[in-house]
Amino acid sequence: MAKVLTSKKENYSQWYNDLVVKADLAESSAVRGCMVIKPYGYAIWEMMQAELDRMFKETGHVNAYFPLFIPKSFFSKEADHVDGFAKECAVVTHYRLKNDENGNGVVVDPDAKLEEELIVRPTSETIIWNTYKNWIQSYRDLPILCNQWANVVRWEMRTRMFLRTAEFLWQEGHTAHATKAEALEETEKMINVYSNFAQNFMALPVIMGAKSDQERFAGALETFTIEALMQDGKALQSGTSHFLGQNFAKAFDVKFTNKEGKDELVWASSWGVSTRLMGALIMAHSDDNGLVLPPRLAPHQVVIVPIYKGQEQLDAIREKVEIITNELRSLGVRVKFDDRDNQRPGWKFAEYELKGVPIRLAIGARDLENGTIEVARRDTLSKETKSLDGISTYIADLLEEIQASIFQKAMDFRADMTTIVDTYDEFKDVLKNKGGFILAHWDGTTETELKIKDETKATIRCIPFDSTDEDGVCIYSGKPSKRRVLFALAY
RNA sequence: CGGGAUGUAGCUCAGCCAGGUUAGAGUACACGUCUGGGGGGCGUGGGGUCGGAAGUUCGAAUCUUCUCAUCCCGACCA
Repeated sequence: MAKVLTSKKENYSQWYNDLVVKADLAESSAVRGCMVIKPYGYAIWEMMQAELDRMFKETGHVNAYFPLFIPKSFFSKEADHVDGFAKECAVVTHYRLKNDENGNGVVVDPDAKLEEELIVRPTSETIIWNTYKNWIQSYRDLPILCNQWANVVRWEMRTRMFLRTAEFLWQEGHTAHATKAEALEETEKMINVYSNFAQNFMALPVIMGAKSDQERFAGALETFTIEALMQDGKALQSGTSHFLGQNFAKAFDVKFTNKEGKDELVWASSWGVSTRLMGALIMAHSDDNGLVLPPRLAPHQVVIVPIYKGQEQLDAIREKVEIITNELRSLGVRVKFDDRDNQRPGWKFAEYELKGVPIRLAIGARDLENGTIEVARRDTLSKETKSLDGISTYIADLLEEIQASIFQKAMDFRADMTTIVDTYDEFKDVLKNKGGFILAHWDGTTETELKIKDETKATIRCIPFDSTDEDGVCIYSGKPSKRRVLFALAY
């Protein structure tokens, strides 16, 4: 087969870019740092959205929508928050264009300057908490459990499709609670929702944990994260859930009257995942032939390609295929019959491989005679000829098996690529020669963390929830440490 | 914001150094035909303000200057 992708081995990021374009997921646009998400890529995102939305609603959340623009003054109300985002904000300064007097097309009308500039939201905490102020008076108004599906803009210096674009799609949950315990519980609940989603639907193993002071969200008291490992040995932060304490309540003066009639500040959480998950999906599972999709997220789980000469054969095949597709659909399988006559079978095989369709069925005259069908798995690239008897349940079961197998493969890879080290030399050696996750002792100071980052570019991805207490010494400072933390080079 | 590079057909690029017929190739596209179990063969055809502006010259894709844009490496990236 002709190679259309740069191989992973040759150049990992070129492979990634090639794959995004050739699998028809997205393409770069005329706007700096912004991509066009193409129908196939968007269909996968919609699968993610649908499942996440279901999970959010199941845990008691509702959707709402807040403005794209945020008055500039809102940002200065929370000091850490503005520090975190100031350098990457797009700002609206005018509201009108006019024709240039010198005939140079359209120019900004200088008379149409806004009195207060508007920020294109990089995240919505400020506008939402300004709104919540009006929604909350009494403990009876709490909790508020809102989510919004939206686009946000962060003016990044360097962008990569899906992983870091200037504009991206995401959901952001913003909740308000009467007590600290409740807000913390919510923060934990949502990182668990993300973890379940990543592992069960994306077949993406993730490590849940807390961010260090250094890596925490701007304005949060605690940030929980799910960290995934990509095939090049780098970590990808795939979702975060923040405990915001009373910071935004203070900044926007959001108080409620408790049962005792006393005013209290409201407690908050916020949490989000973005189209970056598409990048995670691609980099976790795919190979040199293209995308590998876990069946639960595949827009088409099964594609059927007819192989025929002439209309008569196609009609005969179509008759048989109709029975199979009806059976599959009744089993809840998303199946596509590609009977286009303007592409040849070999072309279609390569195309669906690039697009990561989990199972391909090919049926031709030969099969009609023998009562068989060819079943090809995308994840293993294996092919077998099966009898048509009971084919539908076989396929439905196989989809489950593929889902599990993709996850297991990623788990095995992560296990191989997770190293426990006890010295700084070992740490540097693993970073340089192997990559992946590194579990090491750390003295808990930002100073040490920054020095390690400075010297090696590795960062603390998280302090894992499931790590057990263990006495040791910090690999850098030699000071005592109670537990290992997760280091890696990161996207 | 520093360092480097590149803008020629929808896409990937050659041609530029040493200026000179009608600016090429692959791929994609359209039509015809033989085909059809892994991106098919053959034939025909359409498609270009050579990023933009100014200059040098009898003559500029090619040389000069300016300008715009993009990419890569850094810095930056809760």
